[in-house]
Amino acid sequence: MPREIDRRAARTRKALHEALLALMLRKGYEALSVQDIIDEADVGRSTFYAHYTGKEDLLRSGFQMLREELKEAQSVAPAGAEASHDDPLGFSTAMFEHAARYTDHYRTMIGGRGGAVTENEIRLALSEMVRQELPPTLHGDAIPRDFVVQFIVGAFLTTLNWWFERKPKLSPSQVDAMFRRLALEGLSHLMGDERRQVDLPAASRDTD
Amino acid sequence: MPREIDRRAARTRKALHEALLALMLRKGYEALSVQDIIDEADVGRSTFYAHYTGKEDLLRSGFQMLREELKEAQSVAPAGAEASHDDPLGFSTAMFEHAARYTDHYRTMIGGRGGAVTENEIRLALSEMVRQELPPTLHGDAIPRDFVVQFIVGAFLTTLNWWFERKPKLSPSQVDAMFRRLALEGLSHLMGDERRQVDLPAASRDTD
DNA sequence: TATGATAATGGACAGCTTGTTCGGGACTTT
DNA sequence: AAAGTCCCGAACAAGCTGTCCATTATCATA
Repeated sequence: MPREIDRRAARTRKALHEALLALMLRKGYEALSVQDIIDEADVGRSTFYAHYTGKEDLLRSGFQMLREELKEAQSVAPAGAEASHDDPLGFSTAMFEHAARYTDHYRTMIGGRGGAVTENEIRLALSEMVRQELPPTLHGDAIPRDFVVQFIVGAFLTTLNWWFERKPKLSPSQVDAMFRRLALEGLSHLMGDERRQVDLPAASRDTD
Repeated sequence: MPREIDRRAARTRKALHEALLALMLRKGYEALSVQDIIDEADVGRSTFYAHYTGKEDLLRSGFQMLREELKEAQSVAPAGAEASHDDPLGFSTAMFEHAARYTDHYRTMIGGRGGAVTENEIRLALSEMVRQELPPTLHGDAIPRDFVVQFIVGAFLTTLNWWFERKPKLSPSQVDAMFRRLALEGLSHLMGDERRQVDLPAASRDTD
């Protein structure tokens, strides 16, 4: 009886995952057929179904792997003062860095390319993380905790997408700083109650 | 030559749109086949393709109609102090009210049910609205305007989804207030620098 | 290295969806 | 009532899906 996983099976699975990743970057998840995937992976039709029940199964499997990778990265590198309840956005730094390391994977998940499945899955995972870091007592009861969680998750995912699509050159910590600033302090802190700079020269130093 | 649109054609189109709406609420856009739609609408196969090139075309057409409806509602009801540059979230109130009036339509678009097409479309439309209302000069140049826009759009869409899925009983103005509070003032305003309420009784008045 | 166990392959299968093409029939406009 | 539109039903090739099978290639281990 086999005590180790057969190398053939491992190779096949890896090929399928890589094919899925490549194709999702190119065409997006929903547009893919199983046919496309096995062609790209150069794997027989029946072989595919021997390992996964369909393309969604393959997708979930990949997501799962990435998720465990993240969990590991989080537990290994608390990076200074970990956990704690006084940083309601504790997850963000680690996440941005993880996203930077696995850009391709994250690109496939964010911004519509990943389909509804991934979208739900990632929202769920993120919500869980945020919920744990958010202090149990909010100021007054005017705003439900759950709403705050969803708000943050939505803003975060959008930020991730903006990063990838518009300013991929920025470092994780730069994006992290912007996100935290906006999420913590809010919009009003960016607006001039000070109108002094009205007629400053049009020297926008940003290329975009 | 016909100067008015044939009533039959109008009926067909309406039937198709209603069928699409109903099916999207039930199964989500991506899971639908043209077959499902024409069955639900009780319309011949060839008839469908006489009007639309495919299900995406039908979808876009519906989105377009709703969009025009919104534009009209906005121009008709400025509701107090309209336009202006000192309210960076001017769109939100009108949008929440529009969403309340067309709940079913919005439900199909938000939260994955609408597929990638709708998601992109609605993000684009919203981005445009936000961009116009955001003052051209932000405090310093540390945070790109474009990022702020995306941040708001993402947070807004998430808010919409949360409203529908979790607290559909709330009035538009209530949700609007929460959204504005969080977007404008940020998270930190919700956190206790005041720890006085630590041991308050566990009488959570909210059912959720 | 021999051998039994396991995985991969190619092919074939019915069932479904897609987009297109007809002619006959039903409805609307004028 | 006549002419102009629209709808229907049926049929079509093409593609994808999941599932079988017998055959061949690869593996783990004694």
